Amino acid sequence: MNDLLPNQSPLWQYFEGQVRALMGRYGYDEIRTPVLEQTALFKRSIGEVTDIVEKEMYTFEDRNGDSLTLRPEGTASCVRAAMEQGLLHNQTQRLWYQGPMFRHERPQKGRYRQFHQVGIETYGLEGPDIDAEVILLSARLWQQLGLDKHVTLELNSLGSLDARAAYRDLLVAYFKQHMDVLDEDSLRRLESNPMRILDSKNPAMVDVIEGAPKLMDHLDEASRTHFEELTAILDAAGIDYVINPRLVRGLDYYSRTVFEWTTTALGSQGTVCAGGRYDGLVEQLGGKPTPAVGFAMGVERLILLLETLELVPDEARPPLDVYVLGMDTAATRSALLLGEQLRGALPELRAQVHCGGGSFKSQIKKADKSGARLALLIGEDELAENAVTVKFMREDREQQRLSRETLAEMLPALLDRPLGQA
RNA sequence: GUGGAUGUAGCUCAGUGGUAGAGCCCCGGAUUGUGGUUCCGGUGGUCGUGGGUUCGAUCCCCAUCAUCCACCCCA
Repeated sequence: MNDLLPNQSPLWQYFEGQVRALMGRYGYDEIRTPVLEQTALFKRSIGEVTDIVEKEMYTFEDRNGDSLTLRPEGTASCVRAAMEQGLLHNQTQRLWYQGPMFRHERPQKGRYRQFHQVGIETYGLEGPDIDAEVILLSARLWQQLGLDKHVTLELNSLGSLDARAAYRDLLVAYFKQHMDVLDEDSLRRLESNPMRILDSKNPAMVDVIEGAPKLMDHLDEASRTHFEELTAILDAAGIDYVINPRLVRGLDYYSRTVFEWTTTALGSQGTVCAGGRYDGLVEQLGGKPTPAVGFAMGVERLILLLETLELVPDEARPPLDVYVLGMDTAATRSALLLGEQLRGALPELRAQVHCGGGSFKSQIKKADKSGARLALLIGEDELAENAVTVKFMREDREQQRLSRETLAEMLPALLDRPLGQA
């Protein structure tokens, strides 16, 4: 698994902060569901024959003999919780979530066994307007993060569940006439998920795939107009997209709109956000028929992308304002008190007090390493005068000795930034 | 799940069948209370883990785990 170390966490906090603010701006509310669920929930929602359920879940028996699973994705839990808690009773919902997911795959860059997703789920809205909204929301996030020039939106429609099933049969019939050309993977998929054959990268199969019936030609009328309205809204909003008739998605519950945001900057794990409509899932899990749309994005991948493209703003890693140090034991005690006094007076001040002793010189080295803009020095003289020496660590400027009483009011000017209510 | 590569100090990496090194980092010093340069010195490693071959293995063999790349899958 993957540790998140101190030098990484500011970046995560930056990303999470952007997400949280964005969700608020669209009126989405956060939901937090458990990491553990009954195994059956995922089998019923994701699909028995998907890769996730067949070989990627962390499943075990608890002390009661119940089969539990670490969630491999967020949608199933979200639907379960919404149903159980009555959130779907004659009302619409716009929800978002965030947290770790678990899949037992072979790890590689951008793919981890414990990874994090941010997702949104909307319920009770069946029109293409909400499909458009979730896409617009994601597009705004890319724009806020500076990623908009680096991701591509791919769109497709799978049609209604009935149309999709009918098309699937058509496809199986077609490929069965060309079994000699299909590779091993595709033969397997013929049974498990025939639509994924369309996605194959095997050059030997290009012609067969090219000749296969097109999903778009077999959409039901309602799905067709739904899709047309969605693309019309995206056009009007100036969102670029590519219609990818081979975009299928791996989970069984999708219907109609599916989409994926991809990047070419991350190697083979290029999908950064993906989702779509899953109108049948709530009913399938025992609820009243409820239309639903959602997506999930991979936090590790997005953060990797921000780092690769050097899009992390400096504000994501704010440095210390001051490093307070005392020459000896008495001065250190005084430095701790000064730190408390300043934090009390200036809520936004970022101050670290030196602990652990050491020579004066080494303490100043620490002040330098800490990245603080100012060092506040307390030695015998300062102690005697009830003063503090302010040393400028990042600019060529004479140090000055100030009284402890006036220090708090002087600091905003010395640092050239407001520090909250004094 | 398949194929391949890697795993030696906190980091980046050398290295040898006879119980290991460099650079960076860290710590200390270059006289009295001042960093970012330089110089000197120092701390630090069960050589991923478990077996095996051998008088003896970090180096050879097997297994296992982890990471990375591709496939697969997906976020």
